[in-house]
Amino acid sequence: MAEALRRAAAAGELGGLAPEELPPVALEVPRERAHGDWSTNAAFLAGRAARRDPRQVAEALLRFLAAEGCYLQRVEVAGPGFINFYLDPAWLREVVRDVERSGLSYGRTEVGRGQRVQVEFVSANPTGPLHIGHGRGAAVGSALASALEWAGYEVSREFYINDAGNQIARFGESLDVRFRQALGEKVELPADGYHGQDLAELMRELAEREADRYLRLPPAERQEKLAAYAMAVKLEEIRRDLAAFGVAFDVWFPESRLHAEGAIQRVLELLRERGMTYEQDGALWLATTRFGDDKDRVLVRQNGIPTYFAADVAYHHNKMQRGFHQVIDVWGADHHGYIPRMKAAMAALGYDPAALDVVITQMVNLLREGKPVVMSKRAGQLVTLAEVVAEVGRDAARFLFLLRSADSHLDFDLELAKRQSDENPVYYAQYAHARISSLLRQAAEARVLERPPAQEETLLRAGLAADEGLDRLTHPTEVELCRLLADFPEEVVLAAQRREPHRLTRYVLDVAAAFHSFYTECRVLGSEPPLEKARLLLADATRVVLRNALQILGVRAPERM
RNA sequence: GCGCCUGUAGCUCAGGGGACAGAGCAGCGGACUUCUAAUCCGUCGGUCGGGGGUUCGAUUCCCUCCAGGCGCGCCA
Repeated sequence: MAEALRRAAAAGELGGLAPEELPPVALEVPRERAHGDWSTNAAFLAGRAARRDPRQVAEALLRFLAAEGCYLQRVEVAGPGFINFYLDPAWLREVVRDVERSGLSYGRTEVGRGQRVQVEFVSANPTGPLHIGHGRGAAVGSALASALEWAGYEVSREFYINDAGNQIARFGESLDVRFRQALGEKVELPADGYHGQDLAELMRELAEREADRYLRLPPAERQEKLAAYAMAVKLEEIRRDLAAFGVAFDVWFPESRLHAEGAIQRVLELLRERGMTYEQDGALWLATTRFGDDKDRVLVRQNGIPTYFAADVAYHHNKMQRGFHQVIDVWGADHHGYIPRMKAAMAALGYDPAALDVVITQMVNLLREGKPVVMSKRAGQLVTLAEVVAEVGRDAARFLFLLRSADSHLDFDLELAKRQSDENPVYYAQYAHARISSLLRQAAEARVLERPPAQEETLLRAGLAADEGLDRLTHPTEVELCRLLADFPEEVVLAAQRREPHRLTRYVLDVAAAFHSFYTECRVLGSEPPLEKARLLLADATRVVLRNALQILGVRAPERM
């Protein structure tokens, strides 16, 4: 295309436009399939530079466009001057062969090769159960991490455990109150204490078992011990709930390690050496305003105790020291105000702030039959992730979390999530996979196939079918399905690089829809043998793509429903 | 007051400098003696929150206003 532009310019068709004035050629996939497989607005740009009518320019360009044959069926000028390219369906059918050959690895690319990326997500305080908002972060973080892996990045998934600092001291105080209450003392929780009933229950149990051992301790030590005990229990619950949600981490990083290893003091020293800190009102400040923050931030309080922020700076320094090229933090919307100071801290440490990418997941509104479910953190009444997963199932929960862009506030309706009906997109996608699996079983029963392929096989790789006769796939629904299957690797890369895992959820729904259409329009079993085999291969390739895409999303691909 | 996110069909949301703005659900009308009807096909439905600006072209970019959410601690 660029060549055509140059030739047209040389021939004087562009009003004497110099080569360096030629616009860059950008091909894009039009929104409307009828507008071709690829489209370019080069004629608009060239027309503007040369002050010619874009439509005429486009037609001139067409004359200079070498019909280099390569899988292009036709090229035409449309509308006010778009040039649309139509691919030869033969090219699209090749994708079936691709998928069948690659199988489990179809969709994997190496665009991220050599890049180490860390994704930190959930990082809930180990002081209570995960709630629904953590669930969204868990789904988004884990799907993003998987997409990055598929795109060839070397990925590490990390959970940061806030097991130190002021809040843990307060946690210990609340636990102590609960402990003593369990022993019959008349003491009250502080208003800003930890009101969760789970903690009261935990302390009741502990009091029954080991009242004496803890009571002998001085209060400060007892609070510390209680906090450590409760955190260990809560963290194990968190780990278990996440596992049940299909989320696993490579690294669980405790904040206390930073304190124990003196990492905070070291990073403060480093910042001081770099001239980024100053003292005022008896506190140590980091000059984050130099890097675009609203105000400078305190690192060490008047009382000599470092802030949470100081620990976080040390933590991010630690991440970068581990050699990650890119660090991605997935945070809830209530932490968005924290981004500028964290980026500023990166800059103050001498790192490129762009090495830190923060993905914000917006609030989740929990609904039941369209009505908000009342949640009060104060009263310790909140719907936990475990409860949601138990009620609606892991697949439905993950799918619904990943259906919307992370930027968008999410309404999560419990009734809708577990309803097995048209209103619930989860089953639509899974059903397509189950339907194909069933089709393959039927094919085996009808002796068209020797046996159905195992989930991790493909027909071609297992030698159950040859890749001949693909040119028989000519029905519009067949061609459309091929087109979608061909998009998969790029969709994965886009989901990874734009940090938008929800793209893949949409993609899965598109593929499922295209398959259902194809299945309705095109009879597979019982058509003439070459066509029958070709359609089985197409169905099988679809199965593989659905399976791979769902795997990235952490949603199961059932063989029966 | 300042900052971030959002405002698109009755509902829930995609999309995004271009060609008539898309999907699901809901509504209406069709399709099962044959591979799963948890499906498919058709149809109804929108001045893309309001107003300015930039552009050949804005729903998309900029400004401003309005509305909702979330933040703005020497809490974490």
